[in-house]
Formats: sequence, C-alpha cells, structure tokens
Amino acid sequence: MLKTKIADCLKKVIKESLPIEIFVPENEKFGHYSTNAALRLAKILKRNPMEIAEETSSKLKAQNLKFFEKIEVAAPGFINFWLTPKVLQNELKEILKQKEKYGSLKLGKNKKINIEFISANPTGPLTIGNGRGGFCGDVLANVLEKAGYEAVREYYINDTGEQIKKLGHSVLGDEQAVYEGDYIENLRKNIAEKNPVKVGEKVAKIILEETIKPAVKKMGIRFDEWFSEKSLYKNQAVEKTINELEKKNLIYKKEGAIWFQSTKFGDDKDRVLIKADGEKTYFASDIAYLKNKFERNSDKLIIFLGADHFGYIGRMKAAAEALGYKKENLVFIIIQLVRLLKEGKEVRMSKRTGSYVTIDELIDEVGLDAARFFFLMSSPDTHMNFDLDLAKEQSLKNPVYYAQYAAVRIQGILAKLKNSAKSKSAKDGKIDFNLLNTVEDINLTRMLARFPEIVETAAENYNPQALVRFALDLSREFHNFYEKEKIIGEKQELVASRLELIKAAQIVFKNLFNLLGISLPQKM
RNA sequence: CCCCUUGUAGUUCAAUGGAAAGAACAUCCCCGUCCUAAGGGGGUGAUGAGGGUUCGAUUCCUUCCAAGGGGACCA
Repeated sequence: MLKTKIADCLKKVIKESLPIEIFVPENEKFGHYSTNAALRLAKILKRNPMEIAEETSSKLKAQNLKFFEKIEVAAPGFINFWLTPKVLQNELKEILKQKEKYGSLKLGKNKKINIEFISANPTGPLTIGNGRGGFCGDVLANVLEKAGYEAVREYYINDTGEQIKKLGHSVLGDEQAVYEGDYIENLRKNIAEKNPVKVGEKVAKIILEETIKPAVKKMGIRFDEWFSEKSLYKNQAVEKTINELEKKNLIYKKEGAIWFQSTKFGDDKDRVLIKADGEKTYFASDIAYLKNKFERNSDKLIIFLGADHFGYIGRMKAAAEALGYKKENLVFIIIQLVRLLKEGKEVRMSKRTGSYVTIDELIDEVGLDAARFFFLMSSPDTHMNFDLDLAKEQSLKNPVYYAQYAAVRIQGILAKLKNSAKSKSAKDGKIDFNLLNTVEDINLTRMLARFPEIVETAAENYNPQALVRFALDLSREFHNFYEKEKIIGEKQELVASRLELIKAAQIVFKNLFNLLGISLPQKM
C-alpha cells in the first residue's frame, strides 16, 4: 500500500511514537498524499507545527528517496507528498501481477470472525429491512475475508418458543392469531394438525425452506451455517449454560422466575431466563447460542441487529462477560429501521399486520445489482425512507449503472482491440509505462492504487459503505480518463501501455464488484 | 420520565478532528458520440438552534428543538 510506504518513510525521521496518519487530500494542490503528523507532534512537543513540518520535510529530502517527486509544507503544518511516476508505475505492475488477489490483506491474520445477520424469525417472508441488514452483513463478510480474516456467515433460526406458537395460532386462525397476510392463508390449506406448537414448527420449516432460503439465494447471499435454536434445547446447551451461570452465583429466584444478574456486568436490570410458567425466554437460548459460537473457536462475533432489538446489547454483553468472554470480542452493528412510504405517507411495516415490502418484490422490480447498491450506499445509522414506487421509478438512475458502465467501457475497448492488428504487435513489444504521463493516466493509476487502502478502512471500521463510495470515485475517474484519453488510434507504444492501464482498471473493478456482490455485465 | 440513533443542497445519501463540506437525482448552460453519450465540462444550492473544547468541529462535550427506535416473566 502506498499509504503505508509513506508512513514507513516518515517513521524513520520521526522519533516520537505516535500513530502516523496518511490521507488523500481532497484538493489536488495538496499533493497525492498528506499527513498531519507535524500538527500532532506540535501538541506533544509544544512547539510550532510549521517548524516541525519544515524539519521533517528537510530530513526526508536529505534521505534522497526515489519515492517522492516533491514534498511541500503547508500551513498550519501539513506535509504534502507527490509520488514519482516510477512509484505509481510499480503499483500498476503490482495490480497486473496480483490480479484477483490485488487488495487482499493480511490484516486478519486468519483469525476467525463469526458474522450473524438477517436471522429473521421463520414466521414470514424477508422484508426490505432484512434486505438492508443482509446486504450489509454479506459485504462486510466479503471485506473481512479480503482483509485476511476467516469469515463465517451465519443465520440463527428461532424455530421454537413463543413466536412459533403464535405462528401456529395464526395459521389455525384462532383467537390468538397474530400474523396476517396471504402466505398465512396459503399455509392454512395444507395443515391438518390442530396443536398450535406443532403447527407452528411445521409451518416455520416450510417458510424457512420455501420462502426464506430462496430469498437469501436471490439476494446473492450464501450462509455457511443455518443454526437452529431448537438444537440448543435438544443437546441441553441451554440447561448447561444456565447451570454454568448458577455455579458462578449469578442466578436467583424471584416471584417464581429464574433471573440472571446481568446488572453485575453493567446491564440496566436483571433478566429473566426461566419464566414463572417454566418456559425459558429467548434470552436464555441466546446466551447458549453466544457460548456455542465462541466455543466454535470464533475470535470475534459480529451480530447485526435491527434498531428495535437495541435493548439486547446490554444483556448480551453482560452474558458474554459472565461466561468469561471479553466483551470487546462481541460486536453489535445496529441497522436503523427502514421506513416504508406509500404515496408519500408512512406505512408502519409489520409482519403481524401483513404490511411490508418483501425483498423478493424489490429485487424483481429493480434488479439485484440496483437493490444491493441502493442499500449499501447509506450507513446502517441512517434512518432510511423507502418508497417502492419511487424506487421503481428511479431504479434506472441508480448509481450502480454509472459504475457498471465504466467497467463495460473497458470491456468494449478490450474487445475491439482484440481484433486489431495493433494489439498484436503491442503484445510482442516491451511496454513502456513511462508513456503513461498525462494527468488522466496518473490520476487513474492513483485511484486504482487506493483499492487496498479502501479494503483496509472498510474492514477496520466495519464500514462496507466505503467500498460503494470508492466504486463511484473510481468510476468517475475512469469516465474522465475515457473522455480525455484515447487508446485506439494512438501510436502503437502508447496503445500498448494504455492497454495495460485499463487492464489494471478492469482488475480493480472486478475485485471491487466481487466484494460488493454486483455483476460486471459484458454489455449495457 | 430514562436510554440509543438520526438531523447536511429542492430530494436521496457522503465526509478515521483537517485544508475550499463531497456525490447522485432534479434544475440551468455547453460538448452531437470518431474505444457504446447509461458519458464529459460548467452554474445554482446545505451542516436544525445556541454555548463550549481545539491551531482547526458535520465530527468531541453541553443545552434546546425535531424525527425514529427501545425501556415486558414479548421478540
């Protein structure tokens, strides 16, 4: 990574230990890369930042590195770097050499991260809300794998308990019914059973297999593990976990129920594990599940939760600590709820009332790529508004096409050159990367070289949105290049080197689209 | 009442405490396609309000206002 190479140079001349931040300034006149190290240092040393910047810069220059073409100091104390063409050309060669491995990092050191997402109850179809969390979780898993972690994608199936019973009642259509919708009606036809729990379990299995799993497939998501809650009861894991807490004296009885002292670990209030009627709460099996995941050698657990489940975090972290796990290794990512609008008015989305938009519906309407891009563009914190009619109407304007079109333009050139005589001779001759010396050549190369840096940022901050932004930046840079610099029709030597440049661009686009789970069309 | 999240252009979204707050869509002007114009160039336009910390704040602290979500022996 160019960024770390610059940081390494700086570390040689800065003795104080401080994290060196290298970033790409927004304005071109501030260089290819820039650092605020002198400003940071000024605080520690209580000296004038400009002086420190000047000193550092002259020390760097004194080393006479072939790395920098120019180093400048700018008020109030930034040090700005321009890289030599050679450095950029080498990075280009690196892309061409590494191909699909370009951007892969060793950040994760093969540590195992378990990522649980969607995990919607098998009581109905997946909604656009599940879609949002699903795409986000999927791409995060991709990014973490690219960064060198071993990622396990997991779906937890709540296939037992209160919700299943309610589902059974709903299908039976008795007074305790809560779920409504066509799918309930359809299921009713095939059920002869009368016991609500049995009906619920049977129907949950049908919904899981015939509705949820196909929807997940349609979303372009593959889970490594579909984990059944019921299995935790079958193998006594829930019992064992409660016993373990009991041994640690973290359990007490009150008003007929069994409580876990989660307040000892920072939770707001203690939580019930076994209700007075003898039924275990979902929380009880959730703890057992937590333990199970850690016991499968996961170094870290990431759990995606809808904002309506926010209250779970405190008790789950408390449980993790109580069981002897570090709470830093339990990460929750909260996805804000998607607000459904119809004709500009808010519709309360609920499986219980049957008012929702399914993810299948959305994908059918706008296509998978546009759907993925749409949700991946905004951060999980954003309270999104979603209007299906508007989404349909605007789907053709989805920025995903802007990015895909850039990649398609590359394919177009490559296809055309394949048949031309020029490329043949170019293949034989040596490639002179020095010919790539226009502003557009250099800017495109710089942008391509940022790909590993973006992977790093996205992986470190669990922030897949960074990839989407990069996709748009890269596309803009490419369109810009395409507009200004011709390839076909130039001198042979230049055609040859430009060809290498766009091949490198194609590699980065491919790797990037793979991470995002969007397709790279041949034509548009 | 308490807790969490959010408030940025007309709209949908960006911005590890950094330099002149970025895109896209909409809108206005230009490029008429010679590697597919699903493109390029340019204009208009925004940090909810007030304090504070900092060389520097959309970002951190604080008060207020607004929206959403929690606060069950529901999930």
